[in-house]
Amino acid sequence: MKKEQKTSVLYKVEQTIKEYRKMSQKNISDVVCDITVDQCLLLIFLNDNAGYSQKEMAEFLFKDTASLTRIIELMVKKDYLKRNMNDTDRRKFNLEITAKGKETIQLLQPVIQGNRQTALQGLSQQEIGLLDSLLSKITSNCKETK
Amino acid sequence: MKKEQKTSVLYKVEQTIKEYRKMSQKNISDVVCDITVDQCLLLIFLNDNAGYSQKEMAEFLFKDTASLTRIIELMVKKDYLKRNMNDTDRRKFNLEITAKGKETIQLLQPVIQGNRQTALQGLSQQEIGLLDSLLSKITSNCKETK
DNA sequence: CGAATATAATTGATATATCAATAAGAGTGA
DNA sequence: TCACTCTTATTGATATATCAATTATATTCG
Repeated sequence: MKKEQKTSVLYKVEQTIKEYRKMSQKNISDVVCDITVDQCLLLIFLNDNAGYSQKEMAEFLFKDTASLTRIIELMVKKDYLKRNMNDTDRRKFNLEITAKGKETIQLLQPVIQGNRQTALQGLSQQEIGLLDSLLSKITSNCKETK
Repeated sequence: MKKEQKTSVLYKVEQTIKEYRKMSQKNISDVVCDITVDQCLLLIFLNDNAGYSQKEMAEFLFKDTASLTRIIELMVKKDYLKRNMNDTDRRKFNLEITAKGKETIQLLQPVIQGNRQTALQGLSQQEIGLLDSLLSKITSNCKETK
């Protein structure tokens, strides 16, 4: 493989997130069999943050509103979430976490914590901060030219 | 949003790659209308590296063999690639880039270069090296626990 | 050689990503 | 109030991700 490609750090960003997601999914599946990484993140997001519209949630989670609609749909089917009407704006829904959803959060929260710790093992706080700022720089470079 | 989540650098890795892919797709589509980022990467990979099996290519490109099969299938349909029999191992194919594929590479190579430059603008070689090594560390942390 | 095993690629099923189009409701101004 | 515009969410179409199962071919070993 050509050196230039092999060493493009953007390849490595892609590789990193894929490995992280793979590990995460595996550890999640060991505890809760019918939930995906993305569903899990949504569940935890909802638990920590109430009152956002789907559009806002999509932004926080870096997802398209279309994707989020479908993720929610599946989670409603699997009885993790419930849609309630929003009285002040009937285009929106209030998402409610079901009892099953809440139990699941209890099971998964430590798994997520563990995944993050595992992934970042051996990196100092300073290194993590640096990584964060370099990635932010790349992100804003990409956004500018859009 | 809870501080802990907002600041997890792993979120940022995900955000970064998504923004990069979005920008890349936009710039690619401006030049060649019917090709995706992944198809483009495969095309350029094949141009630079001949003789790998699909399994090997999948590893280089961080893809599943199933995904790669489907990407190739679409590219054959769109006349970017051609499958030829491999005489020594009939399970494998030799992928050949068509004339259309070769023209397309000429058009896209500078776009890809430009995308990378744009994304990494303002980062020193040293910073890029650091980013690379931090990501490598995370990747190997994730692989270990699998 | 021939049976068992291993490997390469494909296929099926389901989830997510992305863009475009649409539907339904909210807001605004004449 | 009503027409126009904007926003939110959904839906459709297509591409990719992932896992499991399958097919076809290679390899290995008795």
